[in-house]
Amino acid sequence: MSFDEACHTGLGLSLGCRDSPDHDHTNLQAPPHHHHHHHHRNTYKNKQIQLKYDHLLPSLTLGPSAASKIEEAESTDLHQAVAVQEQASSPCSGAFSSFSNSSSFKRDRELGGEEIEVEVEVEVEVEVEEERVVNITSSRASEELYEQDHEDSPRKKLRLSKEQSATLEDSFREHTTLNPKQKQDLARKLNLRPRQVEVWFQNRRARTKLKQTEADCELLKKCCETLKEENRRLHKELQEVKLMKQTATAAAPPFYMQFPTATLTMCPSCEKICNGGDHHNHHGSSTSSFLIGSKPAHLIFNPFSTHPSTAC
DNA sequence: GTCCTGTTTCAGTTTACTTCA
DNA sequence: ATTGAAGTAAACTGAAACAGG
Repeated sequence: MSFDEACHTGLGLSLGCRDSPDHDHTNLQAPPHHHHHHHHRNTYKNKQIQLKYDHLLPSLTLGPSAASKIEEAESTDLHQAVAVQEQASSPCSGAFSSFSNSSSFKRDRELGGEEIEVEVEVEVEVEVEEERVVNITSSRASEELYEQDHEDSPRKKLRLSKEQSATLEDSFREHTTLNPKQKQDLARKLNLRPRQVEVWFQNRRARTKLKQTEADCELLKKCCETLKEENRRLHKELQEVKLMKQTATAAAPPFYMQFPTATLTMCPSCEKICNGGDHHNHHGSSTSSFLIGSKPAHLIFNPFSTHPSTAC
């Protein structure tokens, strides 16, 4: 990488800078329907409760441990397998009274509406040779009962399937943020909750940013190395020039060379050469200093001085 | 103009799960 | 086979910004 390449990359580590995300405030969602009977006035409380119950709605993808259990049970009876899945991952075992292959996913909270019955669909995913999805739909008598059943249950963590991840990645390549409509569509398509899609995009943006920051950091390191190398080269060049002047003007030195050359030093911050003994006062003296070159010397890193800018 | 509510995004953190020595 | 550390990713929290009533 050349110096120019390194330094003209348009690189900017504006970590504190917030992107200007295209806030799509045209909210296509219905106003948030509160699961709970109490209407929380506080936004955060609302959000917390929403999140709290998000993980309770079972749309779970099993990891290997549960999957193996299912595989085991699957050899005999699919329904047994589902029962195992319920035991393994769902806190609401026994809550399901019927099975269906319906792909319709209804969530009252996300979609709005004052439904009393909550249709819950559980997606069971087994990553053995081919993925198999079993959708379980159940009706519940009331939300209240639902909440009671799920109180204090630990949050379960799902693993997105390869297909789900791939679809999300594809979508992310198209646009890194989602408007509510896109979120809903994607959630419906993947049998996930919109909140899950939202979280996935948040985390994905964070990962992208982290990677970009790391890449920028590497680039900066390279740029720094290039600058150091350039600086070393310039210092060497300067020494050579000094030596040449010393020999060339030995016979008839001009006025400014009548200083003892050994005492001439260059201030790295103000690009002036001064008498070494007069180093800290040269700024006020027009006779003992002069400009050298056209390059601002403060741009030259001095490896021999930890604080070049403090030289004056 | 100010306040309130609701929504989104982000940074930072927690936690469930996986991998590997 | 087991176990614990490290890594990863999903989920959560709190704050800020913004829009609309």
